[in-house]
Amino acid sequence: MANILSKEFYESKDVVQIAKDLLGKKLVSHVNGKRTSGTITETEAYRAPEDLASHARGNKRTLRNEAMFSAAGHAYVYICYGIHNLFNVVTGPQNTPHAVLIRAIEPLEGLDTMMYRRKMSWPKHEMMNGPGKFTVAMGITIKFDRTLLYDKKSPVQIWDNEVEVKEIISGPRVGLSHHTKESGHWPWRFRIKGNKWTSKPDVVKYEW
DNA sequence: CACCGGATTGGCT
DNA sequence: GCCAATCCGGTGT
Repeated sequence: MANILSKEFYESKDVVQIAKDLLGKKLVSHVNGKRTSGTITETEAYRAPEDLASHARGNKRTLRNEAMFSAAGHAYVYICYGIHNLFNVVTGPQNTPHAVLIRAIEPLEGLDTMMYRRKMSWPKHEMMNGPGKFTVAMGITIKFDRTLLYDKKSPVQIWDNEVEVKEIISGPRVGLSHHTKESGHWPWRFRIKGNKWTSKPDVVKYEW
């Protein structure tokens, strides 16, 4: 019998460890009467204030990133490039802006709904392999910014999942090429080794 | 109030 | 590989 991840899951460890622990967990959404779910296959940790790649670098606090300063177990959803809704899990104590970006999932339930939302006729890799793609498939938008993830009444939840994660690959986070500072190269992107449902294939140069 | 730019994607060369 | 799409918060005048 699977359980919803508890408040303690999100607040009891460091964000980098939680980014690894989230691999293999089940992300569930209930949107417009449709249930969809998938196994989390790829994450990235963002650890402000010292992490210059985070929106909350230097503890910069704005309307957009307010959720990151809220208590652990909330969602931080923001719009990237005006088009894409990117979904994060807030961790750490209140006012400590740590978050995990979910970058990809492997579909489990609601395949028809996810294919419809992604305008696809059959399930394929491209349906889910990116942070702005699986959010479309699961109906996750900025509307769900600041929602609680460990409440069974929430539209977005994360659950235990009978998936054994054997090996994790880490590497540099994606899309931070403009960051020349050290934090831009921290190996805080994590993937389930061998899983095809990730945003990029396993490439040697990404090995840490 | 104008301008800038991004934790991306998909279509076209 | 290149690059436009498309929005809105952040910043400075």
